[in-house]
Amino acid sequence: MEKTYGDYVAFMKALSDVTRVKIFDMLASGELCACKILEEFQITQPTLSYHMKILCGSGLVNSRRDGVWIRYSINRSNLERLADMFDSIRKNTGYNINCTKKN
Amino acid sequence: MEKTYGDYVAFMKALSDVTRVKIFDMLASGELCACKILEEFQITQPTLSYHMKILCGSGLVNSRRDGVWIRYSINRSNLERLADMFDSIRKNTGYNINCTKKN
DNA sequence: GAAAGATATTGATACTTATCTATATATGTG
DNA sequence: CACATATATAGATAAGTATCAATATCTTTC
Repeated sequence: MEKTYGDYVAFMKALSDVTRVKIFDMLASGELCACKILEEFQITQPTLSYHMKILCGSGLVNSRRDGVWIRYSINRSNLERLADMFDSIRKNTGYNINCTKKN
Repeated sequence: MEKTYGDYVAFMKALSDVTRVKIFDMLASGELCACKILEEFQITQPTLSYHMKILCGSGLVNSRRDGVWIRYSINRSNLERLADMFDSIRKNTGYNINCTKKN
């Protein structure tokens, strides 16, 4: 049975851009609306909208409409999955399968 | 003082590709030479070389020459940094700074 | 030092991404 | 319902990425 990496790649892709990592880090402090996030960057509103779509599409960020505003927050369960993945790699002892001269 | 996200973005970028995530996961089990890694993929040798360069360049993977072979392994300290970052976000309680009708 | 094997580099190319301007859609208020 | 504000979508574009074939470099062995 082949491992599935798709979700993790989506998580990483979502965070493989400075703007999006910063947004994710901002959301770590709690829910924020798009307008508040936009204030912190030198990008246009459509560009922010594009980034938020990628963050939400990855599953790492949630969004909900609240009147005129869209409020974004971190998706805790997917953050857990991602953090757990790194923790499990971190905990691996590591044995070696290397080439030998007989290869 | 502005936070620096550069390293984290490099880590994420390195892992934002299925091939590279798989390689990273393989390395979690221990050091491997390029030829062993190549066996697991349907890509050419130059393409693997390209991916290894990105993984090493990010700081997540180490390489050392051993005779004819290059042996790759996970850079534990940078993995720690990455894992710690997610753990600290995970541990954040999260308070909200949102738009109000007065905005 | 020539041959063989492992890995890296180069150059080309199709695909993807981040960004913008312009415009559309959605929501609340008078 | 018209207007103002918040967010999204469309279309264009410049820059970046993954891949390959061909070739170069490095290391060991004979």
